[in-house]
Amino acid sequence: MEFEPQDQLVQRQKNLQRIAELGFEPYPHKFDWKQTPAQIVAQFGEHSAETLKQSEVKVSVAGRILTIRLHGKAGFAHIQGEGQRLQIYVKLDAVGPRIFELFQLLDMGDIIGVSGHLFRTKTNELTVWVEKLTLLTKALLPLPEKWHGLADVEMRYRRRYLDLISNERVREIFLRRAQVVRHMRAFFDARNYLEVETPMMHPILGGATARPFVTRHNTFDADFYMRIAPELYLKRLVVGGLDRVYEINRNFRNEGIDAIHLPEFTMLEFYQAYSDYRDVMKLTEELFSGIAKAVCGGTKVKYGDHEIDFGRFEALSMREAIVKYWPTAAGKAPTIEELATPEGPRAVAERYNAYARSKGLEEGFDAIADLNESSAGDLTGALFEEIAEEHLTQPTFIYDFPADISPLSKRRADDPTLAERFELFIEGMELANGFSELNDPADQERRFRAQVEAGGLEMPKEIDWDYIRALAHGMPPTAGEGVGVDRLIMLLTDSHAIREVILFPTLRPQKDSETDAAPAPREEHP
RNA sequence: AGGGGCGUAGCUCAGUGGUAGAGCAGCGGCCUUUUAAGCCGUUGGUCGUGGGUUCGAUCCCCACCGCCCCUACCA
Repeated sequence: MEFEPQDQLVQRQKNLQRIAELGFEPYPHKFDWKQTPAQIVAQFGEHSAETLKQSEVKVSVAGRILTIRLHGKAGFAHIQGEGQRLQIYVKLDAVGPRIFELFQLLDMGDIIGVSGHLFRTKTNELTVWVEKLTLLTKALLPLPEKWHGLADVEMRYRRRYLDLISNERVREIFLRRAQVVRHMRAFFDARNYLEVETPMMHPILGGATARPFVTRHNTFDADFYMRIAPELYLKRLVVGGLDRVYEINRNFRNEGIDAIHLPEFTMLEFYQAYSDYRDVMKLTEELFSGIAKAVCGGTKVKYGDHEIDFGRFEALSMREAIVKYWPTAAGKAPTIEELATPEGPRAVAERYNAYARSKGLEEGFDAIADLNESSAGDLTGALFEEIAEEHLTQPTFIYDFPADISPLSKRRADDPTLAERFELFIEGMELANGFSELNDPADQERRFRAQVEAGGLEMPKEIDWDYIRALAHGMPPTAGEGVGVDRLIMLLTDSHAIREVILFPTLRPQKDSETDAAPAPREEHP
């Protein structure tokens, strides 16, 4: 083994050898624990010194040593288990010379089991009076600095195990993440949705617009795409009579990485027959406010220097949002009527571009590109993103999306240029995207053809005929939604980067020469 | 991809154009109620890599590598 710090590793190996020489099993198989540190603190944390003395509470508890304070013929240590620290007191008189020598050979990071009884020290800290001590696992490498913990951002992600040991907040984020997902499942299960799993490897790209990862299957001698969305498979299930389905799983998109994007991220996606997008919006409010109450104790949640209220959802049409957030300095604000005319979005975009260029890029304004090659719908979407999106801090539904940027959505009956589609924005982030599902196979075929013709790395290269066939068999009026689980968890844990809420976020692979481990002879695994 | 910032001991960080420092961790002592234990002593660094300027570079310049932030891309 060659790891930094090598001198400390060697020293700890010596300690381990000495422990073995004393006749202790270096890596025992089992320790008969009765409580976790967290249980002990929860149960006896309030008991007075007197009460503990009278009741003589016996405990048997295991954990990782985080601190050691030796005092000659006695010593204190803290062990940690289930995220809770518990102090132990080891005294020569109480454990005898052999175990006391073992205790002196322990290092921070070692995993031990102790049994004894509880008492309070002079400073009134709940402490285990150790009668027996067992080494359960030797830690051959030291923990990060005990006061500051692990701060190097890259190493926190690459060695998340150390991050979890030494940064309490990290542990809490992932406990809460599990609560959120558990609550989601309970929410849909209670409403009679069926949880399903659909393929992660797709022969045809579909369900979203994004550049995919491509992988190869040897036996089929064929390429597959890592899925960018489960949508088309979930709707096939609705055709098959599974009227309410949901899936919580990973999507993969081969695109940029920043504070709110990672190549693999978790999506909740659900579909319900005999519903439209209004039903799904309502359900989304229930879901989000319910989760906030369940995991944060209320609908108002602190995020950075302000508060998000999951109990109140605004709703604006996309055109209304553009009008509302039009910069006053940009001159005459567009009207909803103007944006609704066929040439309106182009005229508005030209006006906006003139303003953006006058302000200059250094002030963060950007012009909307490709005015001539874009449809009115493209431009409306671009105007919305440029002007309104960043302002949507509190939960806000944006609805009435242009149909031509919504290839899987049903058109509005009274205006076929608009789709029955919405997105939910919070903190300027897209949290969810839902719509009444397009179930007219002829229209779906036209829209698929348009996508294939448009081309580009993020577009399917061929039409998913089986999906159209499924629609031709008849999909009931259906609505569905995708929810960015990681982003929701960011909001509920006051985290401001998506990597903070993903245990092992995608990082650039390390070359051997950059790690501190000598890659030694590689073992071939059969 | 463009702009900015950072890279110094295992960890957290100072610092200087004259080849480096603290705290923690480690090692050797003392210490039977401490808790960032304390006290005494002590090991450890090609200052990210490679060039250049200079009598001399960790410091200044250039390139490269990595990370972070912003912008762009990305529904």
